[in-house]
Amino acid sequence: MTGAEGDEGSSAEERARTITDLARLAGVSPGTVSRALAGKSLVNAKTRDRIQQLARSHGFQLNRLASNLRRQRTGVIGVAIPLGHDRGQQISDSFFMTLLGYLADALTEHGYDLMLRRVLPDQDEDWLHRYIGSGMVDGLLVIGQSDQFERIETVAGSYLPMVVWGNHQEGQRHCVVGTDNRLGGKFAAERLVEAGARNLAFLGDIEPIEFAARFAGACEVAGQAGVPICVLSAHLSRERALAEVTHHVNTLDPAIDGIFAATDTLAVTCLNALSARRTAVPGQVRIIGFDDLPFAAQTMPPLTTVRQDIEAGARAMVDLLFRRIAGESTESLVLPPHLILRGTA
Amino acid sequence: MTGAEGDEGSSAEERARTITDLARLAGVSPGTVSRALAGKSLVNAKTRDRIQQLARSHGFQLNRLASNLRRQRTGVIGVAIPLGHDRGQQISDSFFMTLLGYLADALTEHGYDLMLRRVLPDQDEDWLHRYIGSGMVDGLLVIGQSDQFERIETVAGSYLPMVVWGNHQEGQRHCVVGTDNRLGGKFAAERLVEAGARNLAFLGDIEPIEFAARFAGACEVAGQAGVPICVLSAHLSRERALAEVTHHVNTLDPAIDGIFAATDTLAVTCLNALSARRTAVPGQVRIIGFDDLPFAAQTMPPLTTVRQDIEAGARAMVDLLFRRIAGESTESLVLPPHLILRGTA
DNA sequence: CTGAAAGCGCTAACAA
DNA sequence: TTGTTAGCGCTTTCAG
Repeated sequence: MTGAEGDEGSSAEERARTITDLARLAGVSPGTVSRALAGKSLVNAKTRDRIQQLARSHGFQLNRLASNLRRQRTGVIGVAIPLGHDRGQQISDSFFMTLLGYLADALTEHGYDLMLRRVLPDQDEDWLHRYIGSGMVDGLLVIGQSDQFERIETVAGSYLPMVVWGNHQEGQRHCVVGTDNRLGGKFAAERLVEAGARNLAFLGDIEPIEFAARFAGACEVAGQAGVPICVLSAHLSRERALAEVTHHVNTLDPAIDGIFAATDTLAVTCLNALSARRTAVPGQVRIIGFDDLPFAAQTMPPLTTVRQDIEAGARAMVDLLFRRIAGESTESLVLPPHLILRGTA
Repeated sequence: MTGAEGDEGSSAEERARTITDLARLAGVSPGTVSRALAGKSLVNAKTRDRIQQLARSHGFQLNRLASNLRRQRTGVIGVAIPLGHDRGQQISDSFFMTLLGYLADALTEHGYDLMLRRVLPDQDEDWLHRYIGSGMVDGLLVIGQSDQFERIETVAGSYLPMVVWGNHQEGQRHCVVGTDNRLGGKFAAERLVEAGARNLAFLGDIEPIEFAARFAGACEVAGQAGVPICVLSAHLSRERALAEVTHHVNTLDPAIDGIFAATDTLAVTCLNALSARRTAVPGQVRIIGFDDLPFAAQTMPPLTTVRQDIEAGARAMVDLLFRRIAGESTESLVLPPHLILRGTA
């Protein structure tokens, strides 16, 4: 009854769920089915085709969990976003999402899936070990060191396939890709001074080492120029940032005439707060951001900022990660920042 | 030699990789270790604590792959982005990323991980089955129906835990969350006409059903008002969009005085192209976008647009998904759009 | 070229 | 309360 034409149009009379079901239907052993589906050469071309045809018509799908467990690889890359300093900061934060988008594109091109996890390090000391030990991912991309530099360093000694986005410290062990934040900070301060500012402020949290480096660069330039610089502390979560920036602007020392914001998001928030008070930008106060996110060119006036090449950074992270998965021990990569002159400074 | 103080300060002399290693160290059976680590009540509190302590000191991490395979659940939600119409469209597209950010936040709050996959339906007919059958995810969120409406409908009959972002069609089977696109299109056209436009254009691809609905709504209003409306076709990928929009603007029928763009991204591209040619907005040409992405308020002039409440939509998708995972068969949700009046129309 | 068998690491009956 | 056992579904030796 299994005529030559019988099985062509017929769809899944009997749904094959496991490779063993399929083996029974094909009259072969599970091992052969496995080999056939993997397209291995050690299987007869005819049986291979027959089995693949059968798999299709019975709607068979390989159970990846089982397959992965057996093969000890998953085709999944973990992306962790540690939120150490700023609990309220959401994944939806612009910089993270922009970077994540490029990472997703690059990983997809390599045929890998991406597993996203937001971690709160102080609620879960063991987040890195847990993620690595879970067996669910073949490698790990960490977006931002947050306050986890030491933990990452420790793990890096015994776990190769990990690449981190963040700041590079002299002599560190873990492979990091990121912008030269200190240099970026210098660019920003230099420009503010050049644009006529005589009293600088850094807007942002100086705890995270990326921001600390930006601030340090700015301080160095300010010191050389004999210009004072103060810190206007602000967090990254939308609500807190809005409240804090508004407060800072409303109580701003009138002497302050140049603001270097830790991120474009903060810069724009600040810009809006200043506009609301009819403070002229860049007339009375100059502003420079950091990142050059897509919206930076669209503000009013358009935002002068220090550009990080996020797309190049993402591609580099993925390339380095795959080399590390292959066993190579790669160097870190520090990308140069670029000052983008627009309308705010 | 296993003195009371012996095992406190000592860290992992012997690294325990499997539950069996741990069982040996603890002098109990693997089953007991499993129960202890799961915090089950059917295990002696003392042995439980002892085993957990041991696990910690030996850096033990449960292998999730094995655990998941056995328990037939994963704690992972798949997020698929089908790119049917627009192959070049990257995941990094603003709307997708904004929605994804909110989804990630919501899923994380439920303790779930998110697995992201970009799919090219015409290169992989079976993407939905494959994803579902993989066993790697407990449920599926699909962002955008693209040209896959029928495939999704088919699958929805036999797979409950799936929620789709997109357009609602009368009588459809799959659970969808999305904005009333037709109504949004009507709002846009109404406003353009009210603002004085007498020759409308729809900027965008009218193939995807979301966009088709927006266009249909605009057509209805235009028809009633006796105002003509044409289509300026444009794709979503950054490069193509830029080229196409620039071309349209450079060869724009001078009669056109009102443009309804399918998305904010296209609207901003158009706005920039018009500015470059010194065309007055909204003086000569009025523009309305769709989405109200974060940057829409920051353009120059600020963009009038039709708002989708992406955050509410994301939360709804996640809520509905978990109810479906629990076995409930939920209704679709159509969110109302809101016209946001700003400076371009 | 194919089948049999072992086992990836874990969990959940079922006994004890 | 704990141990024993039988798999989850797949891949890969090792024989044949």
